[in-house]
Parts: sequence; C-alpha cells; structure tokens
Amino acid sequence: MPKAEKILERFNLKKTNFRIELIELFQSSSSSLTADEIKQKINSTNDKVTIYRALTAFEKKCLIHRVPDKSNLIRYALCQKECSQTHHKHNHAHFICNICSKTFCLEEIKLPQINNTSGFKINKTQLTLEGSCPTCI
Amino acid sequence: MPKAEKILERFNLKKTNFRIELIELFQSSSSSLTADEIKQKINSTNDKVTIYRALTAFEKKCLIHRVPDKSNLIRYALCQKECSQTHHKHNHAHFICNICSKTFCLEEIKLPQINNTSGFKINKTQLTLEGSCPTCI
DNA sequence: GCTTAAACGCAACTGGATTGCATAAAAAAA
DNA sequence: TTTTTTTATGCAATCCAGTTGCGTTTAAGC
Repeated sequence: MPKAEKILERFNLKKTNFRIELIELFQSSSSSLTADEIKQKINSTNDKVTIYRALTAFEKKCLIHRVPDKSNLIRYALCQKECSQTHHKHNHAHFICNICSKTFCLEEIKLPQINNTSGFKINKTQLTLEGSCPTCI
Repeated sequence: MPKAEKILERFNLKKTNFRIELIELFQSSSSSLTADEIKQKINSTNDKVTIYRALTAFEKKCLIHRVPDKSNLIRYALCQKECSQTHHKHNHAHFICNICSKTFCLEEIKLPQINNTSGFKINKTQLTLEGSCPTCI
C-alpha cells in the first residue's frame, strides 16, 4: 500500500498533517467512513469544514468514492487502484450492516451485467447488500 | 387497482382528503416521489409536517417503500401487492435518472441471488441502476 | 526568503426532516 | 344523535448534516 504522502503528491494535493492522517485512516479502515466518524477516529481539533473539503477534494481526484448509507449520510471508502484521476471504475458490491450501520466494499462480489430495458439507458449499476457484518453477526 | 379509500380502510388509517389524494398520486405516478414533489403535485395547502407524517404512516403499513435517491432525499414509491402489512417483499431493481433525478421501479429486472460471503450475513439485496429515463433519453 | 496557490478556521447559513403541543376531524361507542 | 376516543393536522420551534463566505495560515515552487 502506497504511503499517504506519495498519494497526496501523485494527486497534486498538499501534504498537510490532517490529510495524511485522513488517508491513513481510510487505508486502515475495513469499512467506509462518514465525516462524523472521521472526526471521532482522528480525534482531530480540525473544523468539520476542513473534513468536508478534504473529502470533496479526494473524491474529485477519484481517491475515494461515495458508498450508500442507511441514514442518508455522506459516506466514503477508499478507491481501488483501477480508479484513474478522472474516472471511477467500481465493479464490486457494497454491504450495509443493519446493526452497526457501517458500510463495506465487497470486492469479491462482482456486479451483474444489466442491459438497457424498455426505454431506459443504463450507464451505471450498483449492488447494495444488507445484513450483519462479521463483527455484529 | 383498489380505490384509495379501500386501501386506507384495509390499513386502519383514517380517510382524510389529503391521504386519499396522496395514495391516488402514488398510483398515477410512474416514478417515485419526495415530500417536496408531493407538495407541488397535489398543490396542497397542507403543512409539510402532514406530508412527512402521512409518508411515515404509509411506510409503517408497508403501503409505500423507500427508494434510493441521488441527493440523499427521502423518496418513496408504491409497494406491490406482495407486500404484507408487516413485511416488504421487493425483488425488483430501481433506476435513477441522472438528468431529471427521478427514481423508477423496474419490475422487469429481478434481483440477482447473492449468497452469504466471508462472514457477512445477507438479508436484503438492492440493485440500483443509473442512466437516462425514457423521457430524458 | 518571497510569492502564490492551496488548505484551514470561524461564523453564519441552508434546507430537508423532526418534535411538541394544542386543535380539528374521523371513527367508535353509547 | 350525541358523546367519547383515537387519529390526523397545523403551527412554531428545533435539529443537524452539509455548505458558503471570507479572512488567515501554511505548504511548495521560485
């Protein structure tokens, strides 16, 4: 796994302490994160605005991607290597735990191939599973 | 299709003008609805709180179900006959139009069968497609 | 070191959704 | 029909995740 500093460099982002910590947090997390969870886990004195802006910047560079959330929160997970700086390419399912509400990327479950149907032009497919995660089972 | 009054009766809900109109609106809508869209389409003088509470009541009775939304709004669509008063049973995909932002239920696209995987217990599967709907294509 | 563009922090704001509580209206009971 | 009970409604206030403006700080390139 590439060092956080290297990643920021590659994406032309400044290496601030907070952003380095943020990338490391994503790398060490098995599940996705909300702004609030980030604030708690990093235990940062940073303003929430800083968190939101970092997330927006990371998303724009295709470093992280939004994942579904039960309570309609904005939730992010680290992207795979396949994602370029301009295009997200995800072909995996997402899992939402109904007990702890965390969201996980299930790389091993690939998306089904759905073709255009009755006037609908399909550009993107998303598969979201719900249940209990390994820790809550 | 059952009359709105009959439905309210069956679910032990009072037959108020607003709730009758609301059910009829859902029945005549090809796509799902947000609280705001409902207010505009019914052109009601009703307070937004009344709309939210009606939606919550309908959802509890399994008369409507939540569907995904791009902007994290709460969005509902009418349930199928298979839904009992206590359990939702949906096996169809949802489609989000990236142009008009409406969400549609695609009854003809069935959900793939996904089995439990590496410690995750799967209770529910959701398939969300994105692209352009027939009107926006 | 100096410059500049990106990142940050504070405060105020936005907007969808929720809560409390008093009132109105529908359904049930008398 | 009248009374009682239960449910639905309306208004006001509130909540809270997320955003915007703007002045300040800091990293990085010269």
